[in-house]
Order: sequence, then C-alpha cells, then structure tokens
Amino acid sequence: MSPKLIDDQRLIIREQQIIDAGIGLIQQQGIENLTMDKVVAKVPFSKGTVYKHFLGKEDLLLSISNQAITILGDLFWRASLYNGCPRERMQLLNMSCLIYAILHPALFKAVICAKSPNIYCKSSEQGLQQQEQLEAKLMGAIFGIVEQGIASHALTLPANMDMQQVCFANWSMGYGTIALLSNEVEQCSSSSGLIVERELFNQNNLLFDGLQWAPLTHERDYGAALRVALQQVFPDELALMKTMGRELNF
Amino acid sequence: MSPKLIDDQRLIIREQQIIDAGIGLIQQQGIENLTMDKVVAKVPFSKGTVYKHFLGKEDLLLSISNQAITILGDLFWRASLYNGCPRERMQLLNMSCLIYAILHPALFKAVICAKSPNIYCKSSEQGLQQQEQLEAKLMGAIFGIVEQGIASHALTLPANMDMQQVCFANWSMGYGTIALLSNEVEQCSSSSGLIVERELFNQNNLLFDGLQWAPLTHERDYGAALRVALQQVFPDELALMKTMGRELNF
DNA sequence: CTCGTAATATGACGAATCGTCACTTAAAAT
DNA sequence: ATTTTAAGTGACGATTCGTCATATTACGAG
Repeated sequence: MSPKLIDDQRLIIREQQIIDAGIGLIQQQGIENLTMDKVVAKVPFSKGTVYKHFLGKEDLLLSISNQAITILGDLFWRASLYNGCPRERMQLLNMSCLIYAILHPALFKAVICAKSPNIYCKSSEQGLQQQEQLEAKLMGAIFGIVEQGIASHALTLPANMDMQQVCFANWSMGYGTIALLSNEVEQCSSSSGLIVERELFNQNNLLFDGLQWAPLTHERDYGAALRVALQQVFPDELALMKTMGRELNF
Repeated sequence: MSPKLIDDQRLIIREQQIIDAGIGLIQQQGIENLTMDKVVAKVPFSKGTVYKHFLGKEDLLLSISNQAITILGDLFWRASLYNGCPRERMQLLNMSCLIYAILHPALFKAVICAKSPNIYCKSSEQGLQQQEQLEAKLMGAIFGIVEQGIASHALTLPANMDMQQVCFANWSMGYGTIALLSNEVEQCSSSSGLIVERELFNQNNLLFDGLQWAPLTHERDYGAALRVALQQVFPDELALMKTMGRELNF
C-alpha cells in the first residue's frame, strides 16, 4: 500500500535536467526553434513526464529565464561585494549585467523573451512567482549598494523618492539600454553607431549625477575605476570575452 | 500578354486590411492567441493571399508593431510641437509614450513582442528595415527637442556624448521603465508599489538633471508644468483614459 | 518470494496550427 | 472567341502540441 515514492530531490534534479536540455537547445538553435519534441528527445524521459513538470514550451522558457536570472544574481552579488565606493560598485553591477548578456546571449534573450506576453500569459503561476522572487533578489543586491551609499552620505534620497524607486531607476535604465541594443550586444561595433557598454556607462553617470551621488562624474575618473574593478572581480569573464574577440570599450 | 493588373494602391490597402484584422484580434483575444487562420477568417482573402503579404504570424506581428510605432510617432510629433521649454517638451513626449501604452495596451505589447527574438528572427528583412526607419523617425522627434535645448543654451552636451547618445539615453530610460512595468500599466496601483507614471516622471528628472538640462528640477515645478502641457496637447486622450478609470498620478 | 496496488512513466494519438501548391478565376491581348 | 498569365483559392500534408489509455515500477502485505 505504498508504491514507488519519488523524493523531492529527484524531482528537482529531473526538472533541472529538462531545463538544461532546453538551454542546450536554445544555445545551439536559437530560442525561436525550441520545440518540446526536441527537448523530450534530449532527455531520458517521455513527453508525459516533461509535461508533468511544465505546462508547455512557454512555461519551460520561463523556467529557463528564471535559471538565467539566478546566474545573473550571482554576478550581481559578486559585484556588490567589490571593495570600492558605492557608486563604483553600482556601475560594476550594471556592467556585470552586460557581461552576462555577452557571454550568454541565448540565456539573456530568454530573459527578455519571458517579458513578452506570448510567454508569461501561458506560464504557471508558480513560475511567475519564482520570477518575481528572483527579480526581488536582484533588486536586493542593488538595494544593498544604495543603502551603503546613503549610509556613507555619498548619496541622499531625492525628495519624493524612496529607496525602491531609486533602485528601480537604476535597474530600468540598464534594462532599457541593454534590451534595445541586445541585437548588437555580441558585436563590438554596431550599425547604429551606439556601443552598448559605452551608452550604459554614460547613462549610469548621468543618472547618478542626477541623484547627486558623490563623487560626481567630473570629480573622479570612473572609466579607469571601472576598468580596475572589472579586472579584479570578473577576470575570468573578461578573458572569456577576449577569446570571443569581444572587449568592453567605454 | 498582360493579365489582371493589381496596382500598388490596392496591395497597400489590402495589406492594411490584414494588419487591421490582426490588430482587432489581438485587442480582443490577446497577442498570445493570434493565429493566421483567425486572421484569414476575418479578411475577405484566402490564406494564400495573406501569405503573399506576410511570411507568417511573426512577420504580421512585426507589421502590427510597425503600425503601432507609426501611431506613436504621431503622439511624439504633437508633443514635440508643444509651446514650452525644451525640457518640458521632452517630458511631455516621454509621457505621451505612456499614454499610448495605456490607451492601446495590445498595440504597445506588440511593440515589445517585436523586440523578442521569437518574432524578429522570423520576420522579413523588409519589415525589419521599416521598423528601423520608424524608430529613426521617433528618434527624430526626440532629436529635435534636444537640438532646441542646445540651441537655447538650456542644455550643453556632456563631454564624450553626442546628440544621438543623449537621445538614446532618453529613449532607453523611458522604454525600460514602461516595458518593465507594462504588466501593470493598465492598473492605477501596482503590486510592486511602483507607479509607472511617477517613476517615469522621476527618472526623467534625474536624467535631465544629470545632463544639467536647465531649468533643473529644484528650479521649476515640472509636475505642474507637465499637467498643464498634458491637458493642452492630449485633452482627448486624457478624457478617454478617465472614462477607463485611469488617471496619471505623478 | 510473490503478488497486489497505486504512484509514476510512456509514447501513440487527436487536435490545432502552419505554410504550400495544384488548381481555379478572370482580365487583357490576340 | 480564344489564349495567356497574373492573381487568388482553399484543401492538404507537415509540424508541433498536449493528453490519456496503457505499461511499468517500487514497495508492502501475505
């Protein structure tokens, strides 16, 4: 009266296997060519089992996006621990987002895809909640830096803005920049004349100057500081990018 | 030796009919439920004819997005003609983008969707080129305001940024804000505590202050100025929003 | 050790959607 | 009237999806 029991551990491992298979496929063939049949073929389970875990292609893609956000969270975390002034750390954090987009274009595209109604309308409530939580965690890293900025009196909150709003301002600016230029993120030079890392760097400075976040741009060589920080916190990632023939020019 | 000739005019009209049918469908049933069969059923042409115009669902969606951008361009244009100082005009323009997202949520979502690889990877080169052109036109309205700001000495370009970069900074900030909060654009209050029009307004001010775009935020009541401008340039749109129970609180 | 049972897994199948192509239609030329 | 050929049609095969009847497996009871 107690048949095969599947412990949660196994379920989680299996779910991860399916997600990994999906990631492999989108890296090889692009998100637009992802099909459930291909995923099933790549995994030692049947279709029914896969559909036990995910509502469908869209739901799987959301889980892939969530996985991607998790990895991004690690980069954010590392950036937030850097031993520089808060404003530098924030700039490093924003740049880490771009590094991620360059190193894992398919995963980053998955994150952007998951923001489109096509995907989130067909996803499980659970996946969407997880997405919210993971994004909250990303925001957490940003939050911490802002907090330290305020604590150290380098930053004062503007009237009628709270910390969440400041964090969101930073996040949405970076998101907009990278998302709009994501077509060109992998190349170094772009048709539009815009260079994503340069625009990101500049817009960071504009936003932070708008916030009166000390030291201001004209008081400090943030370009040099950021190069040092990058080299210290993300040496492997930069090396990997270099083997791809891609360097950050800002 | 010259059978039925179809003049270009007819082709354009028909293409528009198909796009309109698509728009009707996404407004009724959401983008995620758009199918070519439904479009064909709504239109007095056969499937073959529809496929003469569009490579497929994705290509059609890109055309819908392009149509949406065209309409948005008109709002931008109207905003850019407002009789206020350049910085006010720019704020009005950015807010017009949000008005559009509120009044035409399906169309706005189509624009965001068209940025996702799922769509643009399956679209015609022609459609993508048109998208680029239309976006350039949007940028044109922004460009004009920046130009006037510089001409009137209210704004000075920062070192190592040209006008295109400043325009892009403005655009990407607005895009990021609205895209990230687009889930909640239709409601007045949001689960996250962030109010899209308020964040947009604040971030505008931060960016412009960062640019030292005079008059600075603390020198002028931009909230009041924007309310006046909105009432003058977009009275019908505001009234329509009011009937939807949606007002702008910033 | 064997059997019964119920949780789990399977993959064949029907449904939905896609996109094409062999055929029909009709306008212009002869 | 007949031919010619661009344009249009919609039935059809192909793909992908997601489900469900059936098979399998693990474990406890006998």
